[in-house]
Amino acid sequence: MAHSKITIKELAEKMQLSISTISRALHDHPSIGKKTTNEVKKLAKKLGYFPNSIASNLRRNKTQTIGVIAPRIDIYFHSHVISGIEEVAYKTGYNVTIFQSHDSLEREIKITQILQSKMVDGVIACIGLETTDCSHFAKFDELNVPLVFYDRVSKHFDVSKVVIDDFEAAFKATKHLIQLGRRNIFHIAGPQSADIFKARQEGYKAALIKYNIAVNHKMIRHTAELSYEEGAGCAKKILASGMIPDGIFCSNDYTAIDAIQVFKKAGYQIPNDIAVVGFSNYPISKILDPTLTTIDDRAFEMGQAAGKLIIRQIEDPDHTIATETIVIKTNLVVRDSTTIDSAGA
Amino acid sequence: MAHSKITIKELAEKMQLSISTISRALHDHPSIGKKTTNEVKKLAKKLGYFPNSIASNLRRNKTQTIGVIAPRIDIYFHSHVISGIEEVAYKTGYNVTIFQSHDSLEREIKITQILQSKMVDGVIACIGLETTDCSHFAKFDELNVPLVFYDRVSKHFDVSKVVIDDFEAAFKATKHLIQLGRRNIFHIAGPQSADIFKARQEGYKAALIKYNIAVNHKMIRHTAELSYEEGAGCAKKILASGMIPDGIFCSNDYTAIDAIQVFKKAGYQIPNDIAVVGFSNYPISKILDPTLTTIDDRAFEMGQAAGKLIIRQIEDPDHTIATETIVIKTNLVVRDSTTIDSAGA
DNA sequence: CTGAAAGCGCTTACAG
DNA sequence: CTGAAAGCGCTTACAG
Repeated sequence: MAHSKITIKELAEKMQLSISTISRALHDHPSIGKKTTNEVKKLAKKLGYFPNSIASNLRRNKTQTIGVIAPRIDIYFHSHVISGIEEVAYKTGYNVTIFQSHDSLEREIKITQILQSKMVDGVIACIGLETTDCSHFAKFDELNVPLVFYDRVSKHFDVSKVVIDDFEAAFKATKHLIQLGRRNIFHIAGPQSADIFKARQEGYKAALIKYNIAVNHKMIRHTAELSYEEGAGCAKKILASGMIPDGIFCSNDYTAIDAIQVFKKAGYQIPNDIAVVGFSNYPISKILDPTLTTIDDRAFEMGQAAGKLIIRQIEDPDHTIATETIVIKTNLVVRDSTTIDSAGA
Repeated sequence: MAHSKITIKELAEKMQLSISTISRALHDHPSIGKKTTNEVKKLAKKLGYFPNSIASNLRRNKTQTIGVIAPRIDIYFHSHVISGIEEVAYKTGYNVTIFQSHDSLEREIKITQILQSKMVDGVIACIGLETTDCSHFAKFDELNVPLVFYDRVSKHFDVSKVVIDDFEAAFKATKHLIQLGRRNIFHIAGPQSADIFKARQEGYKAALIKYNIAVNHKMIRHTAELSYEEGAGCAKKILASGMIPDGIFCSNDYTAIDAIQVFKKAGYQIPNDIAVVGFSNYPISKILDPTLTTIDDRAFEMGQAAGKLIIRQIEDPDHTIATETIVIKTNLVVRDSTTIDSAGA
């Protein structure tokens, strides 16, 4: 054990200086002479000194660390958001420490406790599917730890947020199908306990209504987690029902992708028979045959925005910044799954 | 600033006890009476006390944290390994803090420095593509911080490792194509600077040789990072060359997937004209048409093994455990991309 | 069963 | 320009 680390105490002894001077020299404190500063740094380098940031954190009551809570990092959206956070964080001298809730409320609560006791400087979180009550996040406010939610947020919890306009994005996606001339548009929806999936469903409905198409609840199918398997399952049920739509708006790319496979195998042409729009713009969506029309949810930008926001709040000396909601612009990426050969109108 | 946290000092004052007693009670120290222990815990809970783990870390010289360095977490393989690590870690009371090197040596070096100064209890790392010299990892040994490499490892660096047998897996994959009756087998290879991709190429060659098929270097194509785009690029070059293989072994799933798309569009049937085997068993591989035969690289198990290994080393009081190499068994998952309709032999 | 005291490695007002 | 000293919140031998 005994991490045999060099400490400033040893540097002080070796240089016949006080630890105060060493500490200041290492931080380029202006009151220390150029010469002393350089000599201290040289020796530190030579002996392989690294500051013990645990000690510094304790003393300064600051960890220079941002905690991130994501439902799961093996979902591309989240790892992409995290990359955006990291990019901003590293540039500004912050580290990022990542936790997965696995969409479990119990785990999410535990993580908030860990983060509280680890004294991160700020927390960026996307709440899990089981989470309806956010009271376990209230503690951060008491501790003056800034908090930013991203993507899945709670309406009833006053905190800074970085989101997309799910309603508008879904409206746009559905409108696109309508403008292709489609009238029988199905929706594969996410769990309605999550506001984002509810908003997407509302956007879908609103577009239909706007264009005088009756909303038919039999043409909406809810899934538990928008998995590949559920996408295929929905498609099979659609086929079995005999009511074949001419368009489908899916609440994510996974369900869209697997639904397309099922329809293709059943002999339907995509997009001529059934046009499909996904949601998220995962890398695979431009690889598939046909390539998938989808909403680009700007995950990376979302991460950047969340990172900038949390750092601004952390570095606001009196924590007086009001909570703020940033809405990231999405856009519809039109690809082959909605590009009709015989140019529709 | 001023995280307005309750400390054991305040608990001590409120209870008219010493901080020693409070500390012991909170940790169920046997020498403290049941009654006192319970009362302390009750008050702690009531006041919302959380231990300041930074202080405890400093005092105990232990952070209860495992640092993970991955090239990127938006690659499914890595996020899956991390999930395996986390599962083991959480069960044992460790936290996991994740860093991405983005395959940059500079960033990897910086991360090792951060981890050294943050005093993690152990480090699990997958070295980046630029990394040939591992000397920046040597410091961990000096600091008595256990280190485990996973997947991409350095032969010349004596450290515990969790790997798969890439040679054997590639051999198995290639042999499978040969047993289908294929003789013109192409290989889309990864960068040969990485030992794992070199080993896969060697396994491919060895299988050919074993079955008396001449190795033709024109039938091996190297990529920089095995991206989708490179898979498509290779496929297009193959088409342009006119030398159409009857089988392809790809060093990962991404290249296999996009190559298949290109061949299909050019009118070739998969697997009848060209049988394809990938490597990694990504979730998408069982969704595509055709579903992809691939090597399951057991990423989750790899993470579990790495987690168990690092914890064993951390908790070995004298750090006397010898370095160890664990080889995780892979298996070939046979799917449609190598299932010939007219039953081959 | 409980407490006083030292100390983890650092930072930073205060004094000179 | 430099140093002595206090203290961040905790743990743990030592003493009783």
